[in-house]
Amino acid sequence: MTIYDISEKAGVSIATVSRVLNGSQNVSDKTRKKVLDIIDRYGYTPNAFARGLGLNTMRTMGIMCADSSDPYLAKAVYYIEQKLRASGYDSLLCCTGYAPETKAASMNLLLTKKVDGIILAGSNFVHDKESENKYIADAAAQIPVMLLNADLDIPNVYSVLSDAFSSMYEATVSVFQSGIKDILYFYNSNSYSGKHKLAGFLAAMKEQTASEADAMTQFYHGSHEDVHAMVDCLKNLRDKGLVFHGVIASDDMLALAAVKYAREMNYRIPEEFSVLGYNNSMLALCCEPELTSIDNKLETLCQHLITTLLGLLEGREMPKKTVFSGEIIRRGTTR
Amino acid sequence: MTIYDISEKAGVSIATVSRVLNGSQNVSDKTRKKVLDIIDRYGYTPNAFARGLGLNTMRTMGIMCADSSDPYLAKAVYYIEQKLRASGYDSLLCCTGYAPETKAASMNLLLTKKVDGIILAGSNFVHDKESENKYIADAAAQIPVMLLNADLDIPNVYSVLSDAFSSMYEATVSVFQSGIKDILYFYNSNSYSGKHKLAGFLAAMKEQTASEADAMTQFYHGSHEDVHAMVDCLKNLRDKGLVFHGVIASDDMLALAAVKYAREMNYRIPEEFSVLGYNNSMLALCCEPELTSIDNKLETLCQHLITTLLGLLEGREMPKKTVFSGEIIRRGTTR
DNA sequence: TTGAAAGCGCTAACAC
DNA sequence: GTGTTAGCGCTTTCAA
Repeated sequence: MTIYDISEKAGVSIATVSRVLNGSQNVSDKTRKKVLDIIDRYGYTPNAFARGLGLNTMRTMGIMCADSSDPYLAKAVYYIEQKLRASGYDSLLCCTGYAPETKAASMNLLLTKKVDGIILAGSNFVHDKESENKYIADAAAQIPVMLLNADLDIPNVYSVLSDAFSSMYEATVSVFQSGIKDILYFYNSNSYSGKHKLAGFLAAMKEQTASEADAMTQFYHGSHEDVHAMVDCLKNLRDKGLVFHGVIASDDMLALAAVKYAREMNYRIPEEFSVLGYNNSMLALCCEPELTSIDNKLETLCQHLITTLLGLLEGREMPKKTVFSGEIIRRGTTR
Repeated sequence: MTIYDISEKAGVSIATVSRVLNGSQNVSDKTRKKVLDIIDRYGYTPNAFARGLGLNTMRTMGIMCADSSDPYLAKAVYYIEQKLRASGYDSLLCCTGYAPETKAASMNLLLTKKVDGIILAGSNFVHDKESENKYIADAAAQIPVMLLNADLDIPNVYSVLSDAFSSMYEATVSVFQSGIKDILYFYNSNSYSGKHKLAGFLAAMKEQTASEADAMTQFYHGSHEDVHAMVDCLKNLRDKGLVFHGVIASDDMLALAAVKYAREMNYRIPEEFSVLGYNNSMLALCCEPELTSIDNKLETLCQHLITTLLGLLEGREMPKKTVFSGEIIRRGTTR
């Protein structure tokens, strides 16, 4: 069933059918009704490929993320997909993994499919060296690129993010002033937002301790799903003689591991040992006691990201960078 | 830049360029090299829409799931996307929510986009009434439909699932024989696999107690993310006088809530109170103590699902239904 | 308000 | 081994 079949059965030209299909005003009510009846009767659906060829779009957006099974990214993908669909766009999902090499290839794949825009969910897509971000610039030369939780000064690249530095700064001050001074920063990512979180922690510690001595930090190299390995990582530190009674983590999973560690060490939480996580994910409530965590307003971020992207496609002027504040959600692991 | 531009610059016809593009053998090495050089030099990429129009495929698969932020479904989507991409297919993601009305509409959207196949991830897409499954039959009339963790006897619909009945049966027997006899079955879904799990539990209880009396079951109506509400649900039962020292849950999150409940009631786990979950998700390790849970071999299921789907598209005969056994992963919440 | 016809960029059958 | 050409099914001028 093609537009020709419909035009024939309705006794009009294909141009008229096309007009009806696209809601043009230049069709008499009578003709429109006649055509719609036929379309309905035969259950005709326009061929999306042909339409794409003519319009040069299939109303599809590309979503890239390292790993859509990571709870945080999964939520992001979910929100983004929902909001895109509500605006009549489909989502082409592309999980790239964390290896840098595959990113450019994945991006090219999306470009090949002629998506209308690309959303990079998660800050792991932005690197330090400008050369490593070239793949983003190349894509942005063709279509708008949106960054969630990252920031990059390249034409046609737009950012929506939460202020990780300030959130971490405030959280650190809060824990410190609650009386826990030997705080370990436990993290597993050097991504854009990862760096900002760390910087927020360090700035706060420097100020609070009024010392130039380095604050305690520990990078975790293992899998982001392996709680045991995270706990072991902390135990290792302890075995090496490092004493800490507070952990601020870049991620709820790491924070949960810290709670497990504290339990194994027989610290009372939060009196003797405090833990603070990031993302305010489902894990925060699953933890025992429940995790104090920084909420970075993911849904709001996603909403603005989509609004910006759609505005861009309509040719409107849109903010190059949108920043929201995070919020500390206080629960049982801090005083 | 189109195929015409390339053909002109290379001094050959568009047919030859097309042959080179599609790896045809009927091109001399010399010509091939010449064309490839030009393509490379100008960075030409074929227009996917035009190609789709000609080939009637854009090598895209539709993935439907209720909620891609649910940990289990998120994993499923991740595996499926990875395996599809490895075979050169892209994934159009469509989160439908749990409301039945939207499913048919979402499916039509995917059909409209002319995907090559549709994957229904999660058993919530299959209903009891045949009429409610009509949307699946309609889709299957056009393209193959794959069911993950569900089963439906409709032409061109293929199922890959784990044997939830047997897994639950064995798990229940195991808990019962460990000495915990007053077991509550705690669940939140009446989907295809939900029913089978429940049936497995009931069958085992009937056999073990050698009684016709109904075993204890409780359906949870709230959000699948709200641990508090789940705990409250259990407390309510307790307040009504229902005593249970074991919980078998249809889902790790519900199981985790049961652990929280037991802790609040000051039961020692697993000596006085046992809990068993389902899915062996990340939550199982996050729990304290770690959750005994049924692993339903999700990655294997997804692998076979994709293999079957791709085989189907190649016109090969493929198994209508593929069933795998689950496995009980024993951890700290059972004896 | 409607229709005829020229693309859109590719694939593939057919001819040489 | 290569070129010619007729589609694929739609959108969109341009005329009427």
